[in-house]
Order: sequence, then C-alpha cells, then structure tokens
Amino acid sequence: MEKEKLVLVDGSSIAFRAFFAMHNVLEKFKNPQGLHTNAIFAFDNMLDSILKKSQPSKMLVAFDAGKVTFRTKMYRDYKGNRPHTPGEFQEQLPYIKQLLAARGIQNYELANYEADDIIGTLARQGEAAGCQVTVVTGDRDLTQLVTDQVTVVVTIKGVSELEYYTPEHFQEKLGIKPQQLIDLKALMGDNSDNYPGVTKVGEKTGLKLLHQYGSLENLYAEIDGMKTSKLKEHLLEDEDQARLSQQLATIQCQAPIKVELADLTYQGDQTEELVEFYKEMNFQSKLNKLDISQEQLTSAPPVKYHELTTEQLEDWVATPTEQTVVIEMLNDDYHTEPIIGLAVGNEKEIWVSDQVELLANPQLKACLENPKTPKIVFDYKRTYVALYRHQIQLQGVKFDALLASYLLDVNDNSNDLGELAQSYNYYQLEPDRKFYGQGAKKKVPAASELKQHLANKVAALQFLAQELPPQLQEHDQDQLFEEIELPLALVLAQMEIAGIKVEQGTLQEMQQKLGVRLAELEQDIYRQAGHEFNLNSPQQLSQVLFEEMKLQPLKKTKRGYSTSVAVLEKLKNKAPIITDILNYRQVAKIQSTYVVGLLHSLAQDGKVHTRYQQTLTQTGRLSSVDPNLQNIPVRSEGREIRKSFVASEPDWQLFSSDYSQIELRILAHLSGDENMQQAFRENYDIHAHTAMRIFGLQDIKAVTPDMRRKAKATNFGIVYGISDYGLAQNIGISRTEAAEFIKSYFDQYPKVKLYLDQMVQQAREQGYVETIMHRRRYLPDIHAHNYNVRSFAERTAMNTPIQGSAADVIKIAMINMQEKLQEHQLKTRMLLQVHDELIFEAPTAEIAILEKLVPQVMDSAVQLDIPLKVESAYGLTWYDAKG
DNA sequence: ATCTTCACG
DNA sequence: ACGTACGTGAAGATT
Repeated sequence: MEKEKLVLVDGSSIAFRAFFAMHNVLEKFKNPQGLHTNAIFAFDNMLDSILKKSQPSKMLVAFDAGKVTFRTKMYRDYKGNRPHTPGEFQEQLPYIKQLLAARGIQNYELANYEADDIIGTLARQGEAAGCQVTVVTGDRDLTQLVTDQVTVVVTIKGVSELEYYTPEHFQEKLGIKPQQLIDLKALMGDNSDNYPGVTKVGEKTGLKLLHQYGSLENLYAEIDGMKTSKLKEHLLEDEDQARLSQQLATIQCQAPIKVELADLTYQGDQTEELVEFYKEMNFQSKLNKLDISQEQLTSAPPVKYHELTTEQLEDWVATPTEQTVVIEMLNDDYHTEPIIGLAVGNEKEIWVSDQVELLANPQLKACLENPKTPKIVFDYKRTYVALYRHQIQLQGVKFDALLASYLLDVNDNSNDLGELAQSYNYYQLEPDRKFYGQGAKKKVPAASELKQHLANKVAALQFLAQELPPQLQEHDQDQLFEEIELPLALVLAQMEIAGIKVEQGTLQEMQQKLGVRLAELEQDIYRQAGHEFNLNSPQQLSQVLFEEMKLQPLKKTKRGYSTSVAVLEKLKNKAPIITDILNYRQVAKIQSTYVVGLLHSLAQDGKVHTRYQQTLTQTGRLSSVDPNLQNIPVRSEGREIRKSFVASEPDWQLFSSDYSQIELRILAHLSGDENMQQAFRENYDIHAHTAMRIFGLQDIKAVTPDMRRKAKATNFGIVYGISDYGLAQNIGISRTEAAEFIKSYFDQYPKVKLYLDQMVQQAREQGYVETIMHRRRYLPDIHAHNYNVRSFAERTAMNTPIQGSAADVIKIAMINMQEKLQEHQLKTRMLLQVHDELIFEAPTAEIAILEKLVPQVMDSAVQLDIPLKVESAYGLTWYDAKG
C-alpha cells in the first residue's frame, strides 16, 4: 500500500510571505467592502501548488496563537524586535482561515505555543504512524525536523520559489545533521527571533565548532581542552545564553495539542462554500478556474430564450422596442471570422439562432438598420463590421457595454462580457475563455449549449445596460461616451473596412533584395565569428561577443548579457563585426516584421485591414493590430516600406496631416504657463526656444544644434514625467547635469512644474487623474511603499493627462472629419490614425480641398488657450505623403 | 507563456 | 540607497 501523505503548513509564516510577495499590488487587491485581499489570494495560490504537488490525504495549517508563548516566559525579549504587523495584513488572517475551511483543510492554533511546535508534534506523530510528511514554511528553523520521512519545504522568494530539505540536501547545504541545527542556533543566536547565542559567533564559526565537537553538550564538556582564545572566552562567558538559546531554538515536539492525526483528513474543496468565498473576495479568476457548472455558480434559474426562425421574426419585428444584439464569432479578427450565432432580445423575450442565413432576412436587416430602434451591444465596432459583411449596416446603437466599461476603468480590460458581468457580481454568463476553451482546446460546443450561452450574453448585456450608465454619469463621462467613443467606433469601423492598399509587387521586390543582403551580412558575420550560429538568438550572440571574442558586456538582462542597440553602439569601435550585426538586425527587422509580415496580412482585395483596439490603452490612445499600422518605419531605411502603401483607385493619392507638438501644446494649455504659451502663440521653434531659455541665452540664434537636441529631449522628458536618471540616459550626460537641466527648465516654465506637482497630488488625493474630456485613469500604486512602483505611478500621473488629452483631441477631430467629408460630399476616405496623424486617400481633384479642410477640422477640434498646428503632405505613396 | 529586441507616436 | 523615462505590437527564441 502507498504511504499516507501528511502535509503540515506553517500558516503564520506563509501568510506573511504571501502578503509581502504581493505587496506591490496591495491597493489593487481590495474587495468591494474595502478588505485587502492580496495575502489571501497569494496564500490560495500557494495552496493550489502544494495540493497539486503533494496530493495529501491529510493536511493541517498551523497558526501562532499570539505573542505570548512558553518561549516568551523563558526569555522576555523573544521575538521582541519584530516590527508591528501591518493592519492590512492582520485583517486578512481570519479570511485565510475561512478560505482553509472552504478548501476542506483543517487549521489549528494553540495558546502558549507557536505554529512550529504544532507542526513538530504532528510531524513526529505522523512519522510514527508511517506517513510521508511534508512541512511547508517560510522559516528555515523548521528544517531541524527533517528526517527520511519528513521533508521540509522552505519558500525562498515569494511563495512560488521553493527549496526542498531532505536529509541529503540539508547535509549538502550546511554539512551537519538536521538535529544539529538547534545547537547551531544556540551558538549563533537568531536575529529575527531576537535571541543572542554566543558573542562573535555567527554561522561560519558555529558550523566549525559543531564539526569539531558534534554538539553543544559535547563542546562544553570538552571546553577545558580548547586552547586559549577570544572565542573560548566568549563561549565560557556566554554559556548561559547559549543554553537558553538552545532551548528557544528547540521545536517542542510534544505540545499538548488537542487535534489528532485522524482529524486531519483533507476533505477537498467545499464547492458551495468556496464559490461564496471567492465571490465575497472578488476573485474572478479563481471562480473561473473552478471546475463547476453554471448552475453551481449561480442560484438563479437558466436564462429563457426562443429559437429565432423566419416565422418568429414576424412576431419579433412587430414589437419594435429597444433591442439587445449579440453577433457571435469564435476568434478576434472580425474582418474574416465567420459568424457562428446571433441573439436579439428586448425586455420581454430573447431569441437565439445559430443559423447565420437568417441575416439575409429583409425584416431582420430592416430592424438592425433602423436608426429609430435603439440597440444595446457589446463591442459596437466588432458587431458593425461583422454585420457589414452580411450587407447590413447597423444603426441606432445607443449603448456599448464594452466602451462604457473601458471608460469606467481602463485597468480591467479583459474585453470579455462574462468577466465584465462578474465584476458586477452577475454570474449567469461564463467568460468566453471558459466556455469555448483556450489555445488548442478552443472549439464551438454543441448547438444547444451555444444558444444558451448567447441567450446568457443578451441577459448579461441587459443587466449591464442598467448598471453602467449611472456610473458614467457619476464620472462625468456622458459626453466622452456619447459624443466621442460611441461615434468613434463607427468611424473606426469604416476606416478598417476601407483598408489601405498595399502593392504586393513592391514588397516582393524588397523581399528579394533584402534576402540577398541578409545572406551576405550573415556570411560576413559567421566569417568574423569563426563559425555559424543563430544570429537571431541574443543568447548565442552574446556567447560569441562576450565569451568567444571577449568583448566587454555592458548591461545584464534576466537571462544573460544584453545585446541591444544601446550596448552594441558602444562596442562599435571595438570590433568590425558589431557594425555588421547592427546592420543585420535592422535589415532582418524590416524583412521579417514589415515585408513578410505585411505580405501575410494582405487580404484578397489587395488591401490590409487593421483592427483598432479602442478599449485597450491606459491613456485613451488607440492601438492597431493585425497588422499594426501605427509602427511602420519612418526614421531609417525601413521607410522604404511606405512606398508600398498606395491609394486604392487610379488617379487618387494619399494625403496626410499631423498635429505638430500636440502634447507640448496641451501641456502649455493645461499648465497655463505663460512662457510656454507665448512660445506657441508666437509660433517659435519650441525646442530652440526651450534651449535658449534653459541655457540662458539672449537670442534664439545663439542656440547650437546640440543645445536644441538636449532641449528637445528635456521637453520629451517633461511629457513623460521627468526624472534626472531617465534624461541623463537619454542624452548621455551625467545625472547631476540632467538634474540641473530640469531645475533650470522649471525655473523658466514655473507653472509647468506647478501643474505636474498638482497631478501627482491629485492622484494621491482622489486616486485618479483625468484628461480634458474626463477620461480617467486610476493610479492605486501612487501609495505603494516600493519606491520604484510609486515613482512609476507618479510619472504616469504626470503623463496621462497630457497623452490622454491629445488622444481626446484627435478622436474628436476624426469624428468631425468624417462628418465634413460627408457634408461636402467628398469621395475622400479616412484610412489610418497614427496617434497625432490622419491618413486619407483622395481623388487628386480633392487634394486642394483637403489641404484647407483637414487642418481646419483638426485644429478646431477643441478650443485651447493656445493654437494647435497641423501640417500636411500628399503623394502617390505613404512614403511621399510625409513632410 | 515569457523574454528580448526593435518598430512607431 | 534605491534604479526608470510615457504609450503601444510583432517576431523569434527560449522556457
């Protein structure tokens, strides 16, 4: 028969470790009642990994009962130097015990004894009963219990990195037997438990003594034979302390515990209790990991629905009320994904079908296209594009729960209706990740299940459509939602559908040429290295450079030495191979990401249709995927890629307009700094103007290119949330110099300084910062104890209102622009947005109109205290349409 | 799945 | 004393 497995956990030390392991997210892990939950969460993670690894049949988690123990009676100062445990930790302990109950695990504490003693006692009992015992703790003291039957697992970092102490490992590590640990501690004392041991004896000396004498007992028996030394003096002088420390270090293995081995049977998760507990703690991810049915998660009856058929449509159309619309696709790319089902619902009934042909029904089409029938959706843009592919132009959308949830909190951006509903304590919709599975296991379930899922989506959406609008109002975000994000979704859908034409031939030619160059560079590099290797592997490259060629590594990464451009640039003059590598890197990047990547994204119509992610960034910017058209090269030779982007019709051209220094202008506006505002009003070269001011020059003509470069970097730094270190890195000056730059910058633009300080202050006081259109970003880390984490939040507080307001401005401009194009009945199409730039395709005949219209619309998007500036360019390709 | 690198504003 | 500039996405290697 297999041995019974007993797991004993030092709950006190593990909970404490768990708390600090997730201390950096302390303020993010709070349940709706304001209880901190980080230690509970991390503790549960640790339970998962123990249960998985050990598969125990018996288990117990022991806790310290209080500060007073038999050890404090022996020695008043025992653990007397422990700092006060934080309240955020204390409050979680009762819940950790509740968690244990819900997971079917016993916990126990005993007055006057520490968790260690309970564990020691049960470990010996378990051993005697023939169990295989595993002890889990954050404290190395417990390793004194190690035997062939008792393994002690000690957490090294956090709660995930573990060290397994078997007799062999213990021997290897310390060179003594586990039981000798007690005598070692008797000699060296314990700082964290605050007992002294023998003066001047630490781990090294202690071990040496034990190797020589075997035990404390023996040492003092033979101490007369020891030759005279300071050490001997200390040993004699501190004998009492040593003997006391020995007692303190000894784990009591016969504590008068009131639990028996037989009580410790591991029961397994108590599903109902655990579900309630996770709900109370707001542990959405854990709820979803539980292997339970929908019914077990919610007590409500299943959502009722009708099968939507052609005949049913008659009834449905007859009642034209507010409709909730769900168009389902399995994967992300709605430009190509097939629709697998649809559902509609009003306040009375829900209809569902997996028959996509229904979309050809004229009545259904008419209803979806009727602007007077208000619609509720989740992801307007996705829904619009999917229906557009079925010749339906969705109209009348008045609420998008995805957009609303993004505005309410940009942090939880799961983009999943089920998860969103759960965060509002609505549990009748499984998240898609769980319903469809993920990775290789992802698939569409049987029709009946799918239809129930879609009906659940409608119901959840109806719930959210009630829940979210009042919150938008409370945030003062009605305008942002109704006049910006919602109409923008339609504009973006139209841009994505239009797509931009890419000349396949141009790219293929580039692919040829670059392929030849890459092969040459590769051979050159192999020759210089003396052998072939994988040039794309930073690991192998650093082997060649830093080990074989003995170049000086300048920077470390997590896995080895960095081979980034910054490093290689500095090594350039040490070996000719570096230049070739840099060259290879640049060309390889262009080839793989842009030439080959773009060719893969080319659709049947010869165009690429990116998707703009409207609910992703923390600042309100858009992002672009599949392909990313917001990072097509422009600074280097990769710019050639832009020659393949062309207008889609003969005698049309590409036209591009961009805001000049929009972020600095917004800073000038927001801060109200007179000096900066004046510079923009007078239309000075802003970086030169800054240089003149911070270098104390009388005339802008006295500014050298290098001064301007540094001033430009400083301006950027200000926008990013300045730090002397960051600025120093960027322009290659010392930190002291950078600090002087910043000081003189703030002297010249005093209100900028004031404004940035205010933003940090505001984040501290109200927990978030805002853009001019009330886009909000919460910054819980602003209170972090960790300097780095806190500093990051402070820089974010400074940067987000600037970057985010710029995003607001161009979004408004895009909506207005689309309107103007229609109003003037222009054929011009808006195709791309690159943060501060809009790209259009236009008949050559309309270019002259655009040259006036686009800048006019863009710079009047919002009224600021200083003018906005827009610059335009056009040409046959995107390469040419760049000023 | 995560890391490293590098492209953009 | 601490060690970072803000916001993104894709490719390829490695775990």
